[in-house]
Amino acid sequence: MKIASFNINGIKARLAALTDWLDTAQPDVVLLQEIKSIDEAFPREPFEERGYNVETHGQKGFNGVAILSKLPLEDVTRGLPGDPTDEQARWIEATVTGEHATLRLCGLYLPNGNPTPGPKYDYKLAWMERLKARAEALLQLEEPLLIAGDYNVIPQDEDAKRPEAWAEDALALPQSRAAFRRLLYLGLTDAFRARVQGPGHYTFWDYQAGAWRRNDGIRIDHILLSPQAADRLTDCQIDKQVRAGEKPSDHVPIWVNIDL
DNA sequence: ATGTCGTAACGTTTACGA
Repeated sequence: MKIASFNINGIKARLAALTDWLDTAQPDVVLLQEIKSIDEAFPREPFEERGYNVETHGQKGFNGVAILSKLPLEDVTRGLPGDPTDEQARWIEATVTGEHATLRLCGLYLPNGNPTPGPKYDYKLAWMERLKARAEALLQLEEPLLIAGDYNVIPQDEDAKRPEAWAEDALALPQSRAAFRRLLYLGLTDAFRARVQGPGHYTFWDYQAGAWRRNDGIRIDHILLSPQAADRLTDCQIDKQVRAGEKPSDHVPIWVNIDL
């Protein structure tokens, strides 16, 4: 089963780029971030035409996550537990069933956190604490689990072309990296790093300052797996070439193949 | 030094978030 994560930076602006990639990559499941749309305005038809079930969790203007799946989506839940006052649409869960196992999917758009210090960074760190609690609860089930999306965290210096440029940024500050490591310490595997080592692998290039042309990127979109999912991992790749397409998102898809 | 997008709205331009 091929499962991808893609921060599309606006579903309406990205319809052509997204459907082109779907037709080429043929993923079974896609976790989308930054749909920037309310649920009622999400263009479902292009995806339903291609055989995808669509579940959205959007809000007006910003944020928003969704799942496209060729398999039925069961037990869909919206919103990250732990703060009933949080109105930002950044978390969605669903279950898919393969031939040999079921998989719980979690799609996330983790807060950016800039500027630091300040309330936005406090919100990011608090959100990561809630994410850890949710991951902990799901890991206790000891079943295949995938938590993927735009984490807005550069895990290590090797995950940026110019780490010095990000040293004071919310995406790379020691507290952000420590919170990300605490997720891994729970027993989650960074799927990409289970398959590929070394620097030079990025999922985001800023629109500004010729970042793509200079390959000035960062690796911030991640797919984390429970032990039961990691045991079934057979591939993980970043579809870098998507960034060179027409009217691209500033992120590219990352995907895993899991033998379910 | 600057450079870009996508979205919303008191809209033909600005503000915000990234």
